Amino acid sequence: MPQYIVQDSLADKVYNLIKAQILSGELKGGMVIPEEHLAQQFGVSRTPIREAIRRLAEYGLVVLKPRSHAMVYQFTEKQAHDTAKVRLALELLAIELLTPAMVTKHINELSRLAADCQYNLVVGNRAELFVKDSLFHLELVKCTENEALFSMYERLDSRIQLLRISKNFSDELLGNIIHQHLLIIQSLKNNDMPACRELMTKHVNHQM
Amino acid sequence: MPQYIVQDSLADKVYNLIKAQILSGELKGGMVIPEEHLAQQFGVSRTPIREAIRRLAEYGLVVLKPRSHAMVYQFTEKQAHDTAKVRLALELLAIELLTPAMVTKHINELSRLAADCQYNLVVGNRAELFVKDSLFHLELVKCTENEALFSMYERLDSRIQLLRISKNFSDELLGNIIHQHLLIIQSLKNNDMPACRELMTKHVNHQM
DNA sequence: GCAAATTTTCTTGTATACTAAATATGAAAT
DNA sequence: ATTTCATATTTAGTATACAAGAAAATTTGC
Repeated sequence: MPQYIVQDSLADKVYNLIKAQILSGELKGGMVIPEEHLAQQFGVSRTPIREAIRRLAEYGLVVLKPRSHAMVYQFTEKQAHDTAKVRLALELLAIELLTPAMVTKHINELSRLAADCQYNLVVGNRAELFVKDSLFHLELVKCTENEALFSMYERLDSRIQLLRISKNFSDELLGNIIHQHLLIIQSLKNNDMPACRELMTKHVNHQM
Repeated sequence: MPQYIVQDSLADKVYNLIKAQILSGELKGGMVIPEEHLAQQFGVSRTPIREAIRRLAEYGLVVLKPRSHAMVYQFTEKQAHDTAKVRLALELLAIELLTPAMVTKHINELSRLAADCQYNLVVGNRAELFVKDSLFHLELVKCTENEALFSMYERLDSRIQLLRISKNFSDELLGNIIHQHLLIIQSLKNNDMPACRELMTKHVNHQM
């Protein structure tokens, strides 16, 4: 039974391109993005653009005003705070669901991602650092093999990424945050779940 | 400043119609739904149908197979269980975030919805009972005024609704579940949050 | 000069037509 | 009869055209 490799549709590609532009700050919060404009920029028709924008809206990166226009999402302080609350709840659920076997299976990947974060901190590549940071947390959630949780977290993750770039963390704070990944990994290795919960709580709250 | 009343687009209407068909069981899990078929059924073109199906997929009620077809989502036992875990985590977060003032503000609406559930149980209208049950929990989450949490929970709610109709609860169990709403309300009135947490945990776990 | 109303322009919402991929059908070979 | 290959058919993906609503520009009245 051959495993067909389905190539991305234009809508998929465009979705990723626009998302990248938003998360890189090229498209800033509050900016209006007309479909035709994007269509010309990417050399495609409005149809795949519309689909991509709709999807971005579902992921909370874009806000739609019916019959009017699409706008890049802009956090208020409260919404940022609220998002962090949900994030913490989901990550704590993940920790609760983790078994030692799950940890063993994914610990190498987690360590690799944590190391990538530190590397990118050292070389000063924040964009890449944030990507790896997201991947670290996504991996942690993925460990639980709870699809419903993962897809929920994936959703939040888009917004968390948006949040990170708008926060302008100091190097020092960022160093602290990234270091906490190592502590979290250590607590997982020790199967010390109370410590892990506490570390994660600190970790998320530091970013609020 | 006038508050414009924007009427639903065809895509919105179709989205609601298809969603209703899925949640009523008219469209059963595993069924393939070709766009053209729905377009003819609703007397519109494929464009708004496509948008609606995409959205249903984002809400987890439909699964898309790229370049092939859309299918009504079908729970496995594990996925149902996993979903309940996430649900509980979000509802417990809601309870944690609730302040007495928030409770006071919404307690009447909560009571009304709980009563509606009981009424529909007595008259044997399960479809309506499930609608009110969902609304009860959505209202509870809405109390927290945490938009991020609410939109996450709203997402899960679609699937919880799908789950409920596939579960075929006994009248007795259902009576129990619905009665627990009253206990939850009472614990909120008493501002007894530990009790509320415990009741909610039982409430959700009874439905797994 | 300013405010309200009207017109114009721009943008989204929807239908339709076309393309290309996936599935179903049927014929040929074993 | 069964498998394999070629063909046909169906269906999703995309482009384009047009309709309708919202925003912007202009005109009109004071």
